Amino acid sequence: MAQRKKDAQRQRILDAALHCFSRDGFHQAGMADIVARSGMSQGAVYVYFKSKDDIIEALAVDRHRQEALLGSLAESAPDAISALNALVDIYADYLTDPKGRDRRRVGVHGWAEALRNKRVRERVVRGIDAPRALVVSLLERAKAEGQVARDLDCDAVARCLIALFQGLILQSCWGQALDTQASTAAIKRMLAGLATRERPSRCRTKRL
Amino acid sequence: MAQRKKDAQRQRILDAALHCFSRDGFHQAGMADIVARSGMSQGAVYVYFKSKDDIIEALAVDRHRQEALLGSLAESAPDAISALNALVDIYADYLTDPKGRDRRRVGVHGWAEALRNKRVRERVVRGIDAPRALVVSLLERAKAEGQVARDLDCDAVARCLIALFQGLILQSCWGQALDTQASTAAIKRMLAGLATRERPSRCRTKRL
Amino acid sequence: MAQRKKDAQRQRILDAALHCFSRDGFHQAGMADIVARSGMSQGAVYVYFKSKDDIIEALAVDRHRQEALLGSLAESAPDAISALNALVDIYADYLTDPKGRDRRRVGVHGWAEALRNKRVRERVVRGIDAPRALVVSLLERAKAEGQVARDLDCDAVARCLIALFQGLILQSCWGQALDTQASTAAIKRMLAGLATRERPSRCRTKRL
Amino acid sequence: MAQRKKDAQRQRILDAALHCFSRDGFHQAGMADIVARSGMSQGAVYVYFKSKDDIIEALAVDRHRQEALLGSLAESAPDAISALNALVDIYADYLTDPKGRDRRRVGVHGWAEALRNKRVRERVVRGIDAPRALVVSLLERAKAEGQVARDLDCDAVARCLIALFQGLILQSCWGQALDTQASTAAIKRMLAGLATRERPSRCRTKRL
DNA sequence: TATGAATGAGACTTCATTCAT
DNA sequence: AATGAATGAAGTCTCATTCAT
Repeated sequence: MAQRKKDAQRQRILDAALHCFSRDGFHQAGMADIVARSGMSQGAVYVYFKSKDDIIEALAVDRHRQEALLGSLAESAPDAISALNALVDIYADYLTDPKGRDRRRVGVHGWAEALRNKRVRERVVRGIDAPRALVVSLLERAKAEGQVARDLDCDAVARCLIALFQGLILQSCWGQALDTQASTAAIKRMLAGLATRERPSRCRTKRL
Repeated sequence: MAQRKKDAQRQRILDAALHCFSRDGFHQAGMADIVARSGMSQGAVYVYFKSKDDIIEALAVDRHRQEALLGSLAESAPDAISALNALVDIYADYLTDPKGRDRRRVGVHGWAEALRNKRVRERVVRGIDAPRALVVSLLERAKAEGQVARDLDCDAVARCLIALFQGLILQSCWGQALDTQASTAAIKRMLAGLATRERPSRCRTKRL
Repeated sequence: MAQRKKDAQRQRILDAALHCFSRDGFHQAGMADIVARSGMSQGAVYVYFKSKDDIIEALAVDRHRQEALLGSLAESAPDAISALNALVDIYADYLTDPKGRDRRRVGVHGWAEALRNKRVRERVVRGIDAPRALVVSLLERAKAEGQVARDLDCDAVARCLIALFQGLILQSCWGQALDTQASTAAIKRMLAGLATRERPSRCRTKRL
Repeated sequence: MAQRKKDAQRQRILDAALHCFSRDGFHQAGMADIVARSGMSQGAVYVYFKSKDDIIEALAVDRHRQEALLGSLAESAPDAISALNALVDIYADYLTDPKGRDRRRVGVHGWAEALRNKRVRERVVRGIDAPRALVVSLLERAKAEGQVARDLDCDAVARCLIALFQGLILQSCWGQALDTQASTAAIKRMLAGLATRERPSRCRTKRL
């Protein structure tokens, strides 16, 4: 069979599974649901995936997002601090994009699944490596340029920033009204707090 | 039967369930596992809980934590900003306390469960009301005292702070080495960023 | 304990069971339901009855009815044929008495239970002995007096008469509107058909 | 899979269930019994029936019987009264046919089940509509032809006739020796009682 | 006698996966 | 490659009965 068709079939299954997992969670969604939604037969699924866990692994982390998010950062980087602020905006957009709702929800299910499924955990943990590395490199550059305190632990800050966004994803998935504007502003303000105070004029410009 | 004994039996079940849920998740852990670990009989569990979901609800949110954490804050509050910093320390302790490992893990499972179980969601969402309200009140006080910018959106900051800790719980549950010292410092630094800049000397004192 | 009190306790259980069995059937009604309705404790029931089957046996046949029905016939018997007609009236009353609803329904459950429970079957089968014997004796008397055909199989007619009433109980328990007047008239007419035709004038008088 | 085979599988389950229900009743027979007797696996049953109640519903009323019985009447109808007598014979045959034993027993269980299961009740009540309508139409015809009294309540008689057979089914299921000959004769005699007396000679011919 | 918590076998049903077609 | 009937272990929960108090 043409590889193209095979990929299409695989994708049909993944699309169906994304919907079902988003609604019911990995273990409450049944293969029957996924099969019904994909329009395929019970047996056919096992041609494209070895098992349900295989599908879970394939969906537990959203590779697309990582690449898209980080890729879109390339263009907007006059200096490190504004790149960081741009990153905040990008994540904030991701947070509220209606099209990504199922992916975010499945992502949350994946966080829980990562606790008991080693392979999922590895993927999830690795999934935050790229954005963390990016933030770290931005902060290091800012440090080199004297924009942030010399004793700042860049890695810790990066982890915190990612943690913050994970928590915001949670809250938005629970349906809590999230004021993106206000949140973004608050985050940028906190980031600004990392800036050196020697040149307050510059600091203020950066803030917000 | 003495109420005392009944409470103890209930607790035995909850303890067993906490362990099993922490290890396998709500839906992968079986009643048989819980029963075996509690040392009771299949039927006995249903004397104390109407169903497995009942146990899940009882464990999805850790009420103890909320009360303990917030209660312990009463003593340490010379001013609002230092109270906030103290809160960070308290949460950081919670984050790494080995005794709370299972509770944290079950909490994460609860976050995912909250996506599909209305009652769990209500509990989870309620669960962050108290800490958020506390942070908001501290920030408002700080604002009144001129310690933070007048235009700060206290609610947004509170939500972000909570989100940040939720993310850190996630990461620590995944087994990622969390440098508490560094994280705490980074968070405090970011909080310091919210402070007014009119009196830089004061700002610096607060930082860290 | 005074025998009087013991009997009262037993009766409380039987009353509760009659209600529950009538509503849910012997095997769908739980001891818990009966216990709750009787106002006693789980354990107490087993002081008065050895098992659930014991209660079922005690209720599967309504001894009261048999005695009451047949006893009330003693007074109204100028001749055999009118006694038979009176019997029809008595049974028709029983059929529609609202107070006997639960007993009739439990009786129907007992008919099914008799298929698989030997002791219940023995009771049920024996329960129709008395009325059958009565009908047979009335018919024999009528035969001796020349009121019915000499070649009539009295036992077969008696069985049929009882069968007829069993079926009417079924239908009334299913909630089918039963026109007692019309049914009674029809039955009496059919009974009249057994009468000898030699004295048509007499026959007509008996009819209806 | 061929529809033919699917039907066969369904029937295998129904056959097994009929046996088990006949022996133990609906609620005392276990799915395991049915499964074992059908030679299928636990899961297979649920491919063909949604639940145990589904099987009960499918068996609570014996559609085959209704059709077969009434259908076989078409041939034997020179006049209404002899058609009625023929009907009695047909039912009497049904009553004693060894092949129908399980169906009759399950039917009795269905009568009890009808008390608490609305859907079963509807089926059971419906099930007697056809024979009743047939008897009514025969009686109406006989009335029109002057063979039975003009003031006869045909519906009441029909209900009584059906009730009578229900009762006979009960008694035969309980293992009471049923003298079919005698019963049939008695019933026909009673039916003859409905005939008009104006032409006694005719009456006598009809009788028996 | 009375209580009601405890028992544990067994009930019905689900479901990821397999396999003959 | 595709189908969908079949599998059977495992799931949650019920319930008549017992027994320590």
